[in-house]
Formats: sequence, structure tokens, C-alpha cells
Amino acid sequence: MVRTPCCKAELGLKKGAWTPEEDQKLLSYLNRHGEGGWRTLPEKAGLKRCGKSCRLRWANYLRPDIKRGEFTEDEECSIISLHALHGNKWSAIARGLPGRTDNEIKNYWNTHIKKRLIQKGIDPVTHKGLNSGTDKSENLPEKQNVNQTTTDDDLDNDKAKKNNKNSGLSSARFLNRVANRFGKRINQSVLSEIIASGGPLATTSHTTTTTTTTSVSVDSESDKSTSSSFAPTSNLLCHGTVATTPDSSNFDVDGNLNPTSSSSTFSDASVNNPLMYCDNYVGNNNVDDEDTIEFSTFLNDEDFMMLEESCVDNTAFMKELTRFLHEDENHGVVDVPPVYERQDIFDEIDNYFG
DNA sequence: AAACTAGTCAACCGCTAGTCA
DNA sequence: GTGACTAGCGGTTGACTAGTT
Repeated sequence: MVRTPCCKAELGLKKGAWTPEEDQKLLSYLNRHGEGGWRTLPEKAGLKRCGKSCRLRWANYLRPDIKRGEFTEDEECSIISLHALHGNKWSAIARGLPGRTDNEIKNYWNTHIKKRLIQKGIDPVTHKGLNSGTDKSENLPEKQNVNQTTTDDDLDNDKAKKNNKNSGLSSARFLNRVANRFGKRINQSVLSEIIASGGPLATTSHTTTTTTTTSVSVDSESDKSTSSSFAPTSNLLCHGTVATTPDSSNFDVDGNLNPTSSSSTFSDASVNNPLMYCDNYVGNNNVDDEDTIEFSTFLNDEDFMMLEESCVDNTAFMKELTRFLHEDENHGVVDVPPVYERQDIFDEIDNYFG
């Protein structure tokens, strides 16, 4: 077998985190020509990357069917079951979790599940009890002894930490941040289009005509996540799925909104799960709304329609998003004039999330 | 406030295997 | 059969961050 020439041999190739501009170039090329020809792709697409890097970027991040965001409990259970079956065959495990990449599953296993299994006294390799017949705590790090069982708090802490992570450089991280913060309130196609347009760091406005592309998942604040791919639509905000009480007949036994009966623009049933995406709906109306921001709180129907019509592209959306952020900071009390297009607008958003 | 530590995850590395001329 | 190329895999690294000292 002949070794593939290493990328290192090729001079002048960039390594490290991808920029939104590079993503855009790669997406644009793949939209026009489809997958394949990775070796020659970088040059044709105007990228100073090796083909392998391009393929991985596409496979692990840009592919339209990729879920992003927190793993659900169901997914976690599936991973554990599949790992017991396949071992560290991450690609085999990934095949059992549509939308998840082997890399993502591998990372999640190593950083979350493995630790949790050990805490529970389960060997993550054999999936059997650790040191059966002896005190499990003997093999555990000191701090893990404090709390032997995996609790909801553990999970919440994990996710709280995760949600606080920031990076001004990574478009992936920015998107996750947007998804974390607003995912349940906006149409996911918007998030997809943001990255397709070059992300928050893009310096030029653009009109979206692409039929791409990237899907992102939504990390809900209620510790659930899911995703699906969406074709970009003109409905930039998910009107009506948040503040209204859904018709109970629209939900299945698990509380998921029946997609066939939903008027929502979301197509994934779990995305419409009110328990996941509607703060106001959880436990009826007794939820303290102080810390929640709903676009519908700020907008009456008329405004909402205007916004939907006006946000014809990502630039417009980002402007409006920024305006909401200002209102958020002022608890929606102060009437903040719309933010006009500025170069620093995306920095401002980034700083907000940071 | 600064230095240090630990967690996270995107990206990379090295390798194997399959395909095709 | 051979070599060039591509796809894919699993392990590892390093940048970045939050938390702790």
C-alpha cells in the first residue's frame, strides 16, 4: 500500500481553525461541483488547505445533515449501547446516530460519557463493574468521590460549562453560541445561512441566494438538543412556536409536536417539543419569565410580520438580532432604535455571547 | 490581578483499505 | 501486479476557555 503524500510536504498550506471565508469558499465549491476530487479541490476552490483538511472540514462540520449541539439523553444511551457492541469503532457508532460525526461522538465519549461511567463504577471499556467486590471509590479521583452518582446536576454543570465556552475565531463555536442562546426562538435556517454567508466575522453584506447548506442544531436551555436540516426560508423567526400553548392533540406520547399537524417551520418533531423549546410552556405559566427573552415579547403580530418580511438576508437578520440583544440588556424597557449596519456589529454580538 | 490547572473540542496525524488505470 | 490516488478510521494535539489558587 502506498502512503498518501503528507500535507506537510506541500508548502504554504494553512493549518488550524477554519475561517468563515474558507468555509464559504469550500461550501461554494461543493455546492457547484459536489463532493469528491479532494486532492485538486483546494486549488480549484482557492483554498490554501490540503485536500484532506477540506474533506474533514466538510465531513465533520459543513455537511448539511450534521447535527450540532448537545447530545440528547437518547443519543447518549445509544452511544453507550453501541459502544458496548462495537468498542471504539466510532464510525460504526456514528452510523447508529444519524447526523452525528464519529469525531463528535468520540469527543463526547472521552469528555463526558467515559467519566460518568467511571463515576458510576462502570468500566467504560468492558461496560462491566469496576473492581467488582471492592470499594469502587478506591480507583476514583478524589474529587469524584464527593459525588459518586451521576445526577442531573452533573449533567447541568457539564452543559452549563459547555454553554459558556467562547471563541472569537471559530465559526462553529459562534454558531453553537447563537444556537444556545436563540435556537429555540428562531428558524434554524437562519443559523444555517449565517455560516453559509461567512458567519459573524464576515465583513461584507450579502444577499442569500444559496440553496445550501449547513444545518446546525439547537442547544436548548432545558438540556436537550436536536437538529435537522432546513432549506432556507423567508420566515426568519419562528413565529408562534414559542409563546403559544400548543394543541395537545398535536403531540405524541413523548410530548413531541406532531410535525404533520404543526404549522411551525421546524420539521423535526423534537425541535418542536414544547418542553424543550418553550420556556413559558414548561409547567404551564408558572415559569418566571424574567430571565427569558422571547421575540414575541417584543413584537406584536404586525411587527413580527414586518420583521419577517424585512429580514430578507442574513445581514438584516443580524441587525435585528443585535437590536434584540440591546433590548435584552435593557430588559426590553428602553426603546432602542434599530442598529444600522456597522462593521463592528458582529463583534458586538460576539461580545454579548462572550 | 495574575498564574496556574483542567476541561472541551476542532483539527490534525498516521495509518489502512479500496478503487482504478 | 503496481502505483497513484482517495476515503475513512482512531488516536492525539493544541488552542481556547472557565475555574481555582
